[in-house]
Amino acid sequence: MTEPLEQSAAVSESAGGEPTTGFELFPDRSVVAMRVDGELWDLAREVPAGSEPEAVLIDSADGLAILRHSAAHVLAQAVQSINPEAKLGIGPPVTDGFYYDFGVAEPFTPDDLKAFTKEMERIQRAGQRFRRRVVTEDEARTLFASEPFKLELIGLKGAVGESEDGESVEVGGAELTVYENVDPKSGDVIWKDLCRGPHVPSTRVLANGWALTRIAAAYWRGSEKNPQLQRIYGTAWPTKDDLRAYQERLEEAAKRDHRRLGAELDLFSFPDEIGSGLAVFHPKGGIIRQEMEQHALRRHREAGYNYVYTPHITKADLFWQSNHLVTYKEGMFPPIRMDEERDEFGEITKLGQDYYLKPMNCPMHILIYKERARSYRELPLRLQENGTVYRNELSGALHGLTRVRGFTQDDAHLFVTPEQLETEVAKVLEFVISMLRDFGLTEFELELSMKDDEKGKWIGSEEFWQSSTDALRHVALASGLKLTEVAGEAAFYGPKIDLKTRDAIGRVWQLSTVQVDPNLPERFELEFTDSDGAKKRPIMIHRALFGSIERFFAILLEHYAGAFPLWLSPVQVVGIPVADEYADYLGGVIDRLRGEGVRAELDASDDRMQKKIRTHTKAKVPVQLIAGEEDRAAGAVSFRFRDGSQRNGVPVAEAAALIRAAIADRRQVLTADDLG
RNA sequence: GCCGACUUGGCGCAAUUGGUAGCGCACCCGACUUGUAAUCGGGCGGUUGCGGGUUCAAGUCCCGCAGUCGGCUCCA
Repeated sequence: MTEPLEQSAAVSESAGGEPTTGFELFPDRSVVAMRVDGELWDLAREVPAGSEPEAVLIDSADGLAILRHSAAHVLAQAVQSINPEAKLGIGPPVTDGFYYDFGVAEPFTPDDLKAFTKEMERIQRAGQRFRRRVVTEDEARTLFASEPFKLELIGLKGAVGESEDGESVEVGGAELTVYENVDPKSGDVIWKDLCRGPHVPSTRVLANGWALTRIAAAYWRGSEKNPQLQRIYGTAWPTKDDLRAYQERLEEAAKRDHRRLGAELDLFSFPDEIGSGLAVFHPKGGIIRQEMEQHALRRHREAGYNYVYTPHITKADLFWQSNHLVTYKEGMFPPIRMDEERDEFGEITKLGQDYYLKPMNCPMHILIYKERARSYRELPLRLQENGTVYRNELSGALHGLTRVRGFTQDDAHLFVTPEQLETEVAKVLEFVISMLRDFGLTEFELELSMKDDEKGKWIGSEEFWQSSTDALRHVALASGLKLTEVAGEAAFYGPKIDLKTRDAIGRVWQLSTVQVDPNLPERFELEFTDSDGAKKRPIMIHRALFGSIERFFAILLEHYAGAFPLWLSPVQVVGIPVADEYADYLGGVIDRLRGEGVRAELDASDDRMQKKIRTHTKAKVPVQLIAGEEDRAAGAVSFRFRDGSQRNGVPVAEAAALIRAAIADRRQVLTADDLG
């Protein structure tokens, strides 16, 4: 993509001049719209005297959105031309593409998709113009009399103002507008849609840079109480080459999908016999996970955290007291009834006791705090646990290791005085980032989730929200990271900061969360004795760095595409003798490395050297040590790295030192130069 | 949970309009082994996710269930 050109044009105020359109101002074909006084306009519109329109290029963010939204219109026209009964939902642009929702009696099939594609190609070739028309609400109701969803949107306009992203595309503007697709030869209106616009000048601008990608169902206006519509997703780009590049990116991403790598590298699986969303880690995955956990544990200890252990199940009482059985019941597994007794007729003779699998660790940590009286001298008290929790996620929501039913939070609960809140949050944030850097992540951004004005959704005093939100914002700003503030996304009891990271191929993942909570201390009546002897209530900070260890494992796996840094690699070094005769010599080197704590193995199988190299390269082993006559004679070994590069004839002692250093430095080793 | 698609030996895939399952890798056995991504030969392995049904005949068609995948909703 090219840098957007700084194109703008001042419209002269010379009296008597012809009205000027965007087409005249911006004859360049790569301009798809213009920005007039901050608003996006169609090029066909007449520019008022005195304004200074700017060009919107097709490969700018706005330009792409316009292109994609226009593609959505072409899709909708194609669908209705083939199936006139299809009712129009909404059709906004999304990341990399667009979708359009339709109300239809029968779900779409892959064959339908092919037919729609052909029809879209025909519409594209026809070079239809998009024509904007301002209408009154009554006119709109008449025009879309047979489109129930559009009528609903017309009714919504003004009633609630700008709401959900998708809907604003239809009726978000100041006035109601309709876009008509006009045949360039006859001038006939072929199709129309309620739409804020703007659009590309002609369907020909689509230039074959699009493709329909999948069919899905989606609830109307995003609520599961509403009927489901059929959604068709597509992708659209300025050129066919851009489209192809995008498709290649998808293939790259698919190759590093953690579910695929997990099976290929023998790291973990989800046996059907155990149940959906419940993972088992295999030996190699176990090593990676253990290294991750051990490193994190060490760092937590250094940072003043106290490790605790708590059970996986508890009597219902605990979650009644925490209120989770009210606020989080649907996320919990059903109870296990204990000690109930019945007579021969099935009548209960002794009441039982319900136990629940824990979906959260906090109440248990709170009980540890509560076990005895606490002094201000103990605060901040940091209780940490890799606590395994169980949540009854909807079956359709499960996804590899990133969305499971049993997972382990690297959880901690920090009990602080109100005065300590800000400093402690600052410490947490610094700690998180430093730790994530240890794992090779480098790009971070923050999101501050705050309350909004919705009534009844939030608890706690206005002062608390004000001061704690300010504290979080202050810390976030001081970090220097990019900060996004989102109103309405806070937990019901307090604000939070979430940390997001960008992986090797640019995808953004939410990892850490830091939440301020005065609610649970209140519910559990937590106290500490302050220096003046008064009993006071601590504030609790919930925080998880990885979020979920399983999920973080998946993120790292995809980030590294399976090629972990040396310290995390299940097998760090594999010895490959050039021929059988050198197996003993190389075995000695491998034994030495093992003695020094390196995960090293000798491949003494009957395979030939070349085959072994292939096998271990595919297994993404970072260091292959090869030895034949030359190496043995010199008391040396030869290195082969993941990218095929070599370093030959390195004396054994030096080789061992290099390997140990790379492990200690947590270095990524892909090529010879990485070894130092 | 909802909508749709998919489900063939450990993995990746084949099986013309329904005519009673093949290949590669992996695995096992034997031989081979001299410098950086596949040595050769032989062998084991599937009542085609599970349960019904239609048919002379079902991996292929129909129904139910489970699981997986793509979305929606939700979310660490």
